[in-house]
Amino acid sequence: MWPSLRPKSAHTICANPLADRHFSMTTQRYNARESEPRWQKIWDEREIFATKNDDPRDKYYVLEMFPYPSGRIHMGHVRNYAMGDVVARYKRAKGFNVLHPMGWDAFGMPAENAAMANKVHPKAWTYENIATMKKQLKSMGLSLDWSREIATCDPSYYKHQQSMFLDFLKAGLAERKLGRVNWDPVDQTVLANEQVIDGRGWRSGAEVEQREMMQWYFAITKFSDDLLDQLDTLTRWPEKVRVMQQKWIGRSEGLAVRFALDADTTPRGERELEVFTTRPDTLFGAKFMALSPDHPLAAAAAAKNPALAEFIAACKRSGTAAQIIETAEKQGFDTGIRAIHPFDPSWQIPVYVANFVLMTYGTGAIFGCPAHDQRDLDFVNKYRLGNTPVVCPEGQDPATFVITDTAYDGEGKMINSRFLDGMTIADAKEEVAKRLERETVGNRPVAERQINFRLRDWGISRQRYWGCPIPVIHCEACGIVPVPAAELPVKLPDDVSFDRPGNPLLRHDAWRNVPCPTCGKPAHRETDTMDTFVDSSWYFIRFTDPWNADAPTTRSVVDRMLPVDQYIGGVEHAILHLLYSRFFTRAMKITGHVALDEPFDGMFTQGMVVHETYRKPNGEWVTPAEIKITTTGDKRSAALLSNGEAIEIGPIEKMSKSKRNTVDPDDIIETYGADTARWFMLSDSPPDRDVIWSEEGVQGATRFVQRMWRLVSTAAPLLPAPGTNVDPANEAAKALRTVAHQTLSDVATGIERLRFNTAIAKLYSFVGALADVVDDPKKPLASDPALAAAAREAFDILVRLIAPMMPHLAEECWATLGHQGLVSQAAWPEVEAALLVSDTLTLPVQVNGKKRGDIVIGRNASNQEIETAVLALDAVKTALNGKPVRKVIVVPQRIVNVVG
RNA sequence: GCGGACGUGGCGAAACUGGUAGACGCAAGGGACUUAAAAUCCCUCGACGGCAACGUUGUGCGGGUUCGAGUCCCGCCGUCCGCACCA
Repeated sequence: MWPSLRPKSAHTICANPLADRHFSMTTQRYNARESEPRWQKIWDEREIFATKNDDPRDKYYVLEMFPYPSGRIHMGHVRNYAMGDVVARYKRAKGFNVLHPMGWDAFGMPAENAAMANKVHPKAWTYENIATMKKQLKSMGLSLDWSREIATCDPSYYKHQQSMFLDFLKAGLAERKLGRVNWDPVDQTVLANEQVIDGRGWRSGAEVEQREMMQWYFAITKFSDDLLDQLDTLTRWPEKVRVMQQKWIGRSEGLAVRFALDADTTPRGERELEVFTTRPDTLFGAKFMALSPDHPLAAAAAAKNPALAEFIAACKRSGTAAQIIETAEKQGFDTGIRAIHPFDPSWQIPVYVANFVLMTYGTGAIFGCPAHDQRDLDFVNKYRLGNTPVVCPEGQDPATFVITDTAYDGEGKMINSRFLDGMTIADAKEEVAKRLERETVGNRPVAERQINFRLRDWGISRQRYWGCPIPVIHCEACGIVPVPAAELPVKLPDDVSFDRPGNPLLRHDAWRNVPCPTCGKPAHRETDTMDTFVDSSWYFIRFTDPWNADAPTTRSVVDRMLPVDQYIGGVEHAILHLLYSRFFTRAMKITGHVALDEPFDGMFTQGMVVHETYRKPNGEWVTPAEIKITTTGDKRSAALLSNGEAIEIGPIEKMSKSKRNTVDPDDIIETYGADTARWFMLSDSPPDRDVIWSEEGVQGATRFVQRMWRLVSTAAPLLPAPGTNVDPANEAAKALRTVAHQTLSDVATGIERLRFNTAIAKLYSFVGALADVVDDPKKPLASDPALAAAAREAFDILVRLIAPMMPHLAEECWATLGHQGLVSQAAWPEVEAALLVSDTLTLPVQVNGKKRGDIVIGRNASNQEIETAVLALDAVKTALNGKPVRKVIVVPQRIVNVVG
């Protein structure tokens, strides 16, 4: 596929020595396929990436999201892990005790799906995939501490997860309760709200049904406030992720108000209806009340009203299915029930059932003030209930202010609201709250200030086999009994079958039937397993001491190694995984396993890898490997390799199996080497944006690999020993040193800020500059010892700068340059700051904001000197065209602007 | 609908807290070398004008602030992402 990878014959190389000034008899093309495994073996044998927990140096914990062992790694992994590895290698060179572990998010449904489809056991399937993917990851040359490898499906891992579940249970952080759950009829399991997307299961895509079931929950809502408040402290997280979490938690302050009901109108003599509102100030604008179709009062009313029952049934039908309907029309049904205004016993308000009121939020009932809420306005306009504005914006005449189609939700003064008139919204809210709090009905105040959250408790029950068993036993006499600590882990039985849908654990009597640990009577195990998000909520904590067989953590270690200093992963986990991990860390703190609340100090979400799509005229997708691209002028066309059939080049999209626009990391590493793949993934696009994988781009990267190798192997014999002093009087040498140290400074900044693309740009320039020095026929290196010494320093810097990105090539170069140790263990070079400030500056000169020339002037020149020099420029005189100079602005070290 | 991010050459993109717009890479064009190709090296490459040094113009559109705006402010247009009746 890429024949030039083969080393060229000496004959070819020597045929034209002038054409390639870098080549010599001994210089061959860099052979990644030979070199990379060789260095990997050396790193492995010397265990240089194993992290010692008792290392006294400052720690740095860099982590990429661990993969699901789906079978093979993909380019997204390559990008993710390449980024993390740059940080790990860089921090290691900077002298930190770097923790950079890897593991497997190994439980989950694909393993069971494979079991059903291919009659292979989930365990066997999973471990085979792990073996394959581990080999692939190793071929990338990542500086991982494999001795800490974790698979979440391993009993040595989930044992501790089970013990923590019991800790949580004791601490009231885990509980079993009846819940309305999302039931996935295809996967036959319960899904968390977060796993339901547009009314469909996130994996199966099946339409989700609502069911009432006993479920295990983690009490994440106990931390709602804290999870929200602490977001502000996460300054090294993307703003976007923090906003998403904030929205997800969804805190809102308001008032719970009990409306009296006219008992003559209620189905069973009900006397009140409680609603939650954030706008108690608009109480005098109320036109209707509305109940969720799931509200008990609605059900009661429907029992006596078939038309209402039919309406409610219709709402429920469309409820799940029709979230697709964009702006589902507001619909309501008058129950005939009448509520009484809390401030006016004679004021009756109709109570509707409305399709847009959610049972899961607040009390499942609202009062509607149409003038100041768009949803309510849409509703009354449909049912002709009218509206009364009660907030008048500044500058509007209250007498003529009317609302028609657009609700007003801005600031203003209260109107039409009796004792509230003239108040601000905030004052009116306060006044209403005060008055209603004082009033009591049946020993309870009519209203209470309340804070509501959108966040729900985390339902973790899954009716699946391939997950962490929930370690409790159900006993008819004793109820729910925790499995005794000494009996953990509750291991999954191996002898299960997948020939029927549903949970194999449920029908595995030998496993399921056990005596009660308390009373000894026949009892049975819990057959639900945990959501796999539980597994991934603490793996990064376990990495700190995965060898501890007795406890989830070792406090002396975990307290020192956490938090994760830099976490890197896809934005698709911005809410679920990160929020659950934040919860889990808090729960582990309460149960004594860690000391901190926030597990991830720095978070970075990397972009996707995207690729062109190709398809045949009949619409069939074709993989990049099956086609050939030809370029004529700036027109590109594609044809099938096998028979030359024309192929349409489609839009660039996320790599996916369905569109077949994937490239296989194995193929890329086999053809170009891991360094080329890593380099390309890091160059071009900023890491948080999508990167386009293209054949041309990879070839650009591989060209650089060869260029770098050629340059180093040509120069190496010409360089003095490392550490040779440079004659400070030699200008050319000094110029080269300046470039080297400037690059050093820039690359470090780029890596620290995770701006790998800019770091790489500087490295391209640096190599260009070095090549100019090495190649300059007018000034051979051999004739200038000072320059040769500067070049030696520059090369030693260069190789250490590329080492985090292209570690194998760097090792090869490092050895070629005569160093004994490994560059992977070499210290990061020190910047010589004095080189970065020059004696003279080139200042651009503007006239009226337009650039007209430059002056070169001493760095400490006074403004007066600069002004004189600037005004003497011909270009300035011409541009001024005889006009007098009004002002000269000198921005120190930057620019000069003459105002004419 | 709400919230957020973004909009710079043919393309991916640089540009520190307002200070030389387009670094670096890709693609393209021209040249050197070669029997030829590959590889490599050199040159050109925002637009318009000019043989040329150079000039004019140019960071989605329209205004504004400033000696100076890709960057700040106001108003539009467009793209992408997230949330979608949360009372």
